[in-house]
Amino acid sequence: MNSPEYLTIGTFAAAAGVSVETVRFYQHKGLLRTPQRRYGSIRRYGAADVARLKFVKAAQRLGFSLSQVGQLLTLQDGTHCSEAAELAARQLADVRTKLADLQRIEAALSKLVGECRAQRGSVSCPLITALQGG
Amino acid sequence: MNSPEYLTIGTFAAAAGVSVETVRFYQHKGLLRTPQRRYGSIRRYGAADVARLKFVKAAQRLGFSLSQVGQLLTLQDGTHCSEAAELAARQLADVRTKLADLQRIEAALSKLVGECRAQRGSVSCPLITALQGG
DNA sequence: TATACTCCCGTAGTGGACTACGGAGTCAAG
DNA sequence: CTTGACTCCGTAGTCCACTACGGGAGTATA
Repeated sequence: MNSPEYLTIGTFAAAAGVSVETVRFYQHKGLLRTPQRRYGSIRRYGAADVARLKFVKAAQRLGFSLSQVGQLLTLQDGTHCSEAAELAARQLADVRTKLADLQRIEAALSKLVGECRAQRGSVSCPLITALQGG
Repeated sequence: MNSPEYLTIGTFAAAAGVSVETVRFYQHKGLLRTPQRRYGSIRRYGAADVARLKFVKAAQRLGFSLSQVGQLLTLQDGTHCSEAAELAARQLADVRTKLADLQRIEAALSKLVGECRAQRGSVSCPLITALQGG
């Protein structure tokens, strides 16, 4: 590709839908490169940078942490499918655990809210009673 | 009840399954009282304190934040069922939003992991390709 | 050229729920 | 009466992903 580097940090950030601060933060974390300065003293970014930043955001949307995203970036050439898949499988297991927790919470909470609605005017509150270990 | 206050902070914390630091943290946040010192200069805790601390932990298990727990504690006498139910309903809505997000993530991730498993030995990695916007 | 917008860079703050540390003081057992 | 565990208390650090700030330099527009 060898894309011409024409974007300033502001337009670069906007192109990927993040803020300038976020770009700098990712650079500091090592997720994005910090290009050399050319033309005066302003750094320029190209299409490859935009792609990389969008990759980061896409991975985040799948729930990967920034450190996991860092690992995925090193596997980006596509020749390490089994490593990438393993990472994703671990992440999937994590997600399923959280999902199960949340489902348990949802069930308990919706039951209690329902009971409270039915209980109008009664002496005790089902929710409070449940929290008191009743 | 007027329970005799016989527990030191260590036994009190243990009785509710939390650490001493956590008790102090909750006191600092106003979720738990800090009893007066008697017998020399060590504070003592009673059964009512244990019940309150267990209430906090039970509410947390339903996903309430500590500030929400604080509100619930003020409604603890059971005569404010509608307020408590409203709080819980808002929490339930939150939980359902997170649940939907997580389900979307779970679906996407398990699809990709499955594709990677099927793809063994192939040129490109479905996971990486997907993250690249392919 | 004047003005106003960006960029550069480092440091510090946010929020949530703790956890760790350090140097007293206190208490029960041996 | 000494040892050692426990308590007191405040402050600081942790994790995560940012967000904010500030002051000086570079650049684009009128």
